[in-house]
Amino acid sequence: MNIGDVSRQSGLPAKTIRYYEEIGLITPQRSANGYRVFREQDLHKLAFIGRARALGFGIEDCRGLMKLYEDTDRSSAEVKQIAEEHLTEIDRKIVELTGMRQTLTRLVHACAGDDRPDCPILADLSAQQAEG
Amino acid sequence: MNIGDVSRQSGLPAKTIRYYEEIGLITPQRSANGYRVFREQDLHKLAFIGRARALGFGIEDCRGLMKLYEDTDRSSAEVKQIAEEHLTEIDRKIVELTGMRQTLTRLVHACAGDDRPDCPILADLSAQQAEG
DNA sequence: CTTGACCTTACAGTTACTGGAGCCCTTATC
DNA sequence: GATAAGGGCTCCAGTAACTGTAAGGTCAAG
Repeated sequence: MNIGDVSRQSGLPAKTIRYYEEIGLITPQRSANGYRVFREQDLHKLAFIGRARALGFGIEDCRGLMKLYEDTDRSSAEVKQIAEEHLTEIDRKIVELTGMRQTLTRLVHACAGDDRPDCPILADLSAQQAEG
Repeated sequence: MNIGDVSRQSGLPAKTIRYYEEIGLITPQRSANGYRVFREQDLHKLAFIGRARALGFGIEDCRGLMKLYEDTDRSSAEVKQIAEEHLTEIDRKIVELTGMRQTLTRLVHACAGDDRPDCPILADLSAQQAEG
């Protein structure tokens, strides 16, 4: 199977698949003409990585999770720890973004959005006025 | 005022302030010994940028917002548009992260986290089983 | 005169790709 | 045999917004 087919089947861009090989996440074989040849295990790994990435895991987490997946002597505690740390990070980001959204929403609603220069958004950013 | 004082006063790392100069957001003067000399307007700009960044605006948005702030002929509509687009992006990210959190939370709860290898998290990532 | 805190520049590294240039392989068509 | 289309290949540069590090200049105190 060539990289184009794998790309269509996995939904990952060919460039990304080459990148994953470069950083050692997969090691497809090569045919005589130098083309990458992907086997079932490569497809499976790519699907695994794709799903982990979709859950927001970083590349190094993906590497760790794959290693654990392949290690039948693993403890589920190791896996859970990676997931919990990631979950904590996600929660942190949600809190951060929610705070931004709250302030921004208030400012956007306060702004007339017309052709006059008066703007509560700029006023807030320049913070010339007292706290509200 | 030297960069160290500005850093303490603005809460921005000195490195970041130098970076902001490099990309043209601020243009502090220089004293004879080559040190950067910051004036009131520089401090004000840095505070503006700091608050915009805290709301998640990208650097180019900050540049645009500062330009509008300094342009007394601006329309508030221009400012509002930048803010609304950013707000949309924030909402998109929150939705994405919330989806991740939901799935991850379910998986983490399903995982025993003990010394046995059985792990619903890995099972889900490898997707050998049917959808649940 | 040295120590320590401060400042300077320049360069590399971070994350996870993405884009582009320049070139090779294969197959079909003229 | 030439050529064009549609793959594939490598290598290099760029993205966002800094951050780290090295090597060195400046300044006040003791």
